Amino acid sequence: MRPRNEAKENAIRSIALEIIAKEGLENLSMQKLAKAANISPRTIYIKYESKDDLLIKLFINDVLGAYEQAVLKDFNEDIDFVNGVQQLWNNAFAYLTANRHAFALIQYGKSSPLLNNAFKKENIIQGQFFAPVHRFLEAQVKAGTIRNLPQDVHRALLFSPLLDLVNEYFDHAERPVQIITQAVLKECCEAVTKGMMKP
Amino acid sequence: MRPRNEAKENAIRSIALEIIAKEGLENLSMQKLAKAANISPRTIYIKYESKDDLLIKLFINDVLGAYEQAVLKDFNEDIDFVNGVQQLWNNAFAYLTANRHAFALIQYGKSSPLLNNAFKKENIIQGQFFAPVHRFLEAQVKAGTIRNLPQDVHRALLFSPLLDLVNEYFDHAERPVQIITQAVLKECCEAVTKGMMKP
DNA sequence: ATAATAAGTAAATGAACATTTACTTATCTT
DNA sequence: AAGATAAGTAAATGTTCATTTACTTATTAT
Repeated sequence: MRPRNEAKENAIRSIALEIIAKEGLENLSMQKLAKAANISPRTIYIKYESKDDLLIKLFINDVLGAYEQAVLKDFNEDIDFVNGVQQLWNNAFAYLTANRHAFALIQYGKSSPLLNNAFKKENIIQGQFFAPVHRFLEAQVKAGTIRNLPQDVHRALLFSPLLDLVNEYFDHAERPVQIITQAVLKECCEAVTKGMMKP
Repeated sequence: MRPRNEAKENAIRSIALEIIAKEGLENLSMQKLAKAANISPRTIYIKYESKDDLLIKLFINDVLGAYEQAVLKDFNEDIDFVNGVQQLWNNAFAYLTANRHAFALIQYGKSSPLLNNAFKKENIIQGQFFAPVHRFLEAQVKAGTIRNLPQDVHRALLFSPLLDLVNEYFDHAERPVQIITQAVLKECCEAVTKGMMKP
């Protein structure tokens, strides 16, 4: 039996992300992808059932999976609130700015019904993404450190300003992210943290 | 001369938004739109130069324009920070939940290069969207009420949690937004406000 | 060495795409 | 009432789409 060429599989994924980031999800086609990856369209179908299957696996396994891992790196749920949030922010910022093509697909996950529904399904079946973060926040609520609000609200307060900032400076034309200084990032994180804490 | 049928123009716009919200931007086609609006594809081209032209005008003029107007309704720049933010939040929340199809396109404005670039161009040429909000924030910085951070950072801190919350409960399957209670919304707004204020 | 077999290719399939052509219709001006 | 004309339609254009068919190739187990 002829073995799989893993390099080709990786090329499919990374080039798909690149096309999505540069031209948009609406301009990704199987033939364009195959041509850019220097393979036959049929090869993609050996590895993925359909275009939707490719997009969903790319989103859930490659992008969200890697993002989650990066965010949770060295994160200890038992740390205090302020330092815990700071670590999560630093981890997320480092990953997102170093993986801008992946970030583009994360953004599409909020707009595209296909990806959004896939995420919700995965979140229910496989257990929540970012479970340690949710446990961390729950413990902070119990300890009376932060406001008593639903999980989703905490998640929105905690991460959405960071994603929005990164998006602001990611202009689809591949300009480098350089405008967010460490000082600004830190103060921004401080603002988010302070707001979430009990008055 | 035969006059324009404005009802048809409105149908094009509202049905385009509906398709984008329900099936995604990547699944909107001119033929599908024409069929759903009960018109000939050619009619769309009387009113819009191309598909891109339609999408950009829909995004900039219809959706963002109306959103801006709604957010700024009865907003007085000279109000105090806490009450000003609360009014902006209430206005934005009311508009977004009442216009979910428009909201879907707003979300795509953060992912799609076509829309994102159109927004940036418009922001430069026509003057900033939400200028009164920017002046309001600038005045608050000068008065020492809030932290001294770049405009974009303020904007991210102020609005992105709200958009994220609305998105969370807008599931592309047309379920009603009912989980965000007024109490939660108010406390969330309070958190955002408090975080932005000078320590 | 060679048979077995999955990985891979080139080219084709029919459907759907954005846009246009050739024509008809409704309304305004006269 | 009739002519001018832009709005509108039905059907076609050539292109690109997702996916498949028919075939070739590289590798492993024998």
